[in-house]
Amino acid sequence: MAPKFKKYTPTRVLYWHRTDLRLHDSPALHAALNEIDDIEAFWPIWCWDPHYVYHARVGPNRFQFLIDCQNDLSSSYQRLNPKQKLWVLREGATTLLPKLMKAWKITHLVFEKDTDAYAKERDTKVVRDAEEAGVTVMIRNGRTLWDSDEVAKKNGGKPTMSATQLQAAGAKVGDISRPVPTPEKLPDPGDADLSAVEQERPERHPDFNEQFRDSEEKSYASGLAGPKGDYAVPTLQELGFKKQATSPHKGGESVVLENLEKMFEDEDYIATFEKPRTSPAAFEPQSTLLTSPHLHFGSLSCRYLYWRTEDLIDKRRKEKKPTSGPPTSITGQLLFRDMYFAAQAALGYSFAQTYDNPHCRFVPWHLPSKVNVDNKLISGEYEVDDPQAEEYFHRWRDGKTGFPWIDAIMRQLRSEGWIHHLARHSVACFLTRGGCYVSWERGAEVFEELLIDHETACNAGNWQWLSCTAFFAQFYRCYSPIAFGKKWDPEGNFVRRYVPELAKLDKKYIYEPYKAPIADQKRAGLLVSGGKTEGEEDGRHIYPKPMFDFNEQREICIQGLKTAYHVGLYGNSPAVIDGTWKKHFDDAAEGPTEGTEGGPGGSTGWQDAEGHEEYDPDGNKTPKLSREGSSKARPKSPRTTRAGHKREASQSTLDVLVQKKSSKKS
DNA sequence: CTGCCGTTGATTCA
DNA sequence: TGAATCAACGGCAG
Repeated sequence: MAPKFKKYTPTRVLYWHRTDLRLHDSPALHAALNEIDDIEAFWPIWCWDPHYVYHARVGPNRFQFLIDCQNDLSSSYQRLNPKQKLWVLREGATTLLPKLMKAWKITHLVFEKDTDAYAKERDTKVVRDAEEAGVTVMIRNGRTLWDSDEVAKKNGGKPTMSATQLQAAGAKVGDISRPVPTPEKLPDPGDADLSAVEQERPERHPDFNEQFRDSEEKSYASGLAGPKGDYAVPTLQELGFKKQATSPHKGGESVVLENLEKMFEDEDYIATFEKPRTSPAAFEPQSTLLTSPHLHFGSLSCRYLYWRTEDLIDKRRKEKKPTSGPPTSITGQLLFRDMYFAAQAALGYSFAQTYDNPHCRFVPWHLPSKVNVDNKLISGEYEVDDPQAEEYFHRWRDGKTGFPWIDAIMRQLRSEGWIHHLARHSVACFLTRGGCYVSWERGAEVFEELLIDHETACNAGNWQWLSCTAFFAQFYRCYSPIAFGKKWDPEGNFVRRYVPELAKLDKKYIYEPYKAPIADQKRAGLLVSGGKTEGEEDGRHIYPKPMFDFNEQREICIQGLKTAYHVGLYGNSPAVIDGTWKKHFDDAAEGPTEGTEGGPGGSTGWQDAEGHEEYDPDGNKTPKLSREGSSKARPKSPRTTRAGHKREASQSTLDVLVQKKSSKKS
């Protein structure tokens, strides 16, 4: 056979890092290094997107985690080729890349596919500009087990709403890819001359992260290549942050791979892992792998984790040793992650909100979403001004609810940027359908700011799940802020750790400090206060009484959800879009009322420190009405709270609907 | 249509 | 420790 002569056509490659701060199992990086011939110049770059710096909620802990990941990756590149690094540029890709591709004579642009709604828009523009400039664009899936767009397509273009659907659609897409090899060498960069590249000034407003900064963000001002002109990874200070990160969790591919190595030594733990059996109260060490932030930044490949786990389980099956499987196993967790990504890919922006989301139920929360301030969802007839619900929300956010289990979790979230999955369930249920009756979108915003592993698809999906607005519907299954904590941590060590003012309290009262007799409170250096939520008095640490009677709120929430389910509006219902949804709830409340429930009735067991029952001195003596037994609707009395606030009459329609589907049928 | 299941509730009772 | 109950949703298989 005659030798084939190949023409030498030098190529110059930009490898654009976004969701993939790693070298291992990166299909896009592998393609860039193996599918492009005659590479003359190669730059792995990061573009600091003003969207991320200003227009997304990113607290110091997540910023630091990202910076850690970037530094780790940059070092890895340097080890492969001392002339290399992660080239960090201070401008958004949509404006920078066209200029950069021209100045550096780029022939190939390569990146990992990102199906987030914002990223899709951004990438569409970048790809169009690149192709117009004659640059070859290569995109590879690497962030999820399957390409989320493909999964959505195989699911009929509809969002995957259950693990079954995801698995069925995924199977149609094909097998989950095996990891690709880690690169062992890297071409040199070319001459990185920016003299011809004029920098775009970023649009800074609104700056969601202003609260964290004590000075102007200095990264953009320092020029495209940073203060030293060396394309270095920025520091938190350079970004203007006053606060240092407080999270003990460190970012970086080498960190997570080393951690995994150690965790996989315990084969029993990995192979029999069942998420619902891991403790939300465990700390140092936590009960789970802590891979979520690494999956978010791409310092860990989900396929690498998937196949390492799957291979180990195969081996154990052959050895006839116990194993776990989806949905509770480690691989099951990754399948749920893909489910949320595919659902988001199908719905776009509306996935992360109620408004215009065809799969998210509409619930008239006492504190609605702030998102969409310009449309009628909340500006129409919605009673935005509910100071009590707003207070509940703030106290939840700040870890001062008076429920130690909730407060401990929220304080761990703020200081460490990570909380266990079941802890997320507990506080999310509490904020929404199982306590405060506040919109899940408010909670999601707090998580977005504080979590180091915040992933829009997973966060929005899980909040919808927990608020019973999508994915999950059993709203009568409600997490108790007392019983759930007790179940996992009867000693109260988790609470003692994160709510130090309760550290010395007897375990008998650790989840309900207001029940502790004065003498016990004094011994613990504690003052449970009905007024103040923090501070000290007579040398005793103040901890607040519960901000509401949980059982009473729980009933209000369940009735509210029942009503919302009956009314049956979704985020894209005309009445939600045009702001006339309230009429539907009023009509429902006036409808036929036979076959109804009585009020919650009975004692809630609420006691003050002296042991008096406050709400019903006789205990639960109100006879519970059976479904068949009551023939008349009993209008629910207006809500009264410990603080003595009375709900306005107009609100009461939101509280109750006493019509059952069964009665409608008959 | 029925019946069962759905990653992760709480309480009571045997 | 496990099962039944509470009051009862929606997806899915049959």
